Amino acid sequence: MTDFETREAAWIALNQMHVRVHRNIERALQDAGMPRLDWYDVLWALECAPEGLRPYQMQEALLFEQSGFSRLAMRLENEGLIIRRKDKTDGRGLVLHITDQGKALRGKIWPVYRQAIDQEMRHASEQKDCLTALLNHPRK
Amino acid sequence: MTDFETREAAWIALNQMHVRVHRNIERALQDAGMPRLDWYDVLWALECAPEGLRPYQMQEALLFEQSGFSRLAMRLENEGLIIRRKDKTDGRGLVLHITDQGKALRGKIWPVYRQAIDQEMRHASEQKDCLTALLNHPRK
DNA sequence: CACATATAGATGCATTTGCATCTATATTGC
DNA sequence: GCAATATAGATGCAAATGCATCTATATGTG
Repeated sequence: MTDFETREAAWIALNQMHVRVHRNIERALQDAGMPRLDWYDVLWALECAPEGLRPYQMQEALLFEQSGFSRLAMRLENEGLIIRRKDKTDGRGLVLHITDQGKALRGKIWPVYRQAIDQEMRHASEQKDCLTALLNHPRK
Repeated sequence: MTDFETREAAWIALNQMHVRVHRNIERALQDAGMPRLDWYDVLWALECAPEGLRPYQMQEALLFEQSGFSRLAMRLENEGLIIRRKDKTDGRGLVLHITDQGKALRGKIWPVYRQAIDQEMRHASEQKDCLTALLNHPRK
């Protein structure tokens, strides 16, 4: 197997694994009446940062697109889960903070999410062969 | 590290790797004036199946949602890249075939796609630690 | 200070998604 | 053969995405 073939196989495996796991986790959350995964990521990041976070920081950390995140933050604020304050030291920007309601929701999501991760990743690891090949492959 | 923590770390790594690689590959294709990745997958699957394929088969193989694939197939037909024929043995269904134009386009996409896979997966393998942990973890 | 450029975030628009539902044909059990 | 159920695929609708663009503030240079 050439280096390229190894990488290609890993790319295919990466996609399949991701689609399957992601879809199943999203469905588990939804079946439990919970919001989507990206909501969780934002809430958790903010709960870990009591001083708040700037949108552009979260975009980088969580790999969101700028416009997508802008609207996501708006939705979360509309639901009362976060607050967007003007940044005092940078008039262009905002600082996001989680609300008590946001914390409460995150706490409710976690057990469901945790259980789904555990279950789906266990299945996923059963199809690991292609990725293993990549990961064990010596890199030039 | 507990089993769960290992799986959680792998889930996070899986997501990050997937978003980064997927986004970069899509951009490489787009910058080269090529269509989106899902088009390629369909064209390639059909090129490998001269007798054609039923939509429901492709949905399973490529992990598409039913409605999403239905519309994707329509777009591809509108572009002249595939043909949807009625299945003679099953009045409910279709058989999809690739056209010469479809084959030509797939052939044009491949070098760009190949190059992008090679480059992005090489980078990706540099951040493999969390996934490695999962994959090397003995499974109960 | 004034002007050019860079950065943070919002928004309009076209496209795509996901879900639920709909139609048509197949299959199963009586 | 006929009713009940299952399966293939299409479609309406609300929501989400990506892209380009817009506004406002910051920063850097003369």
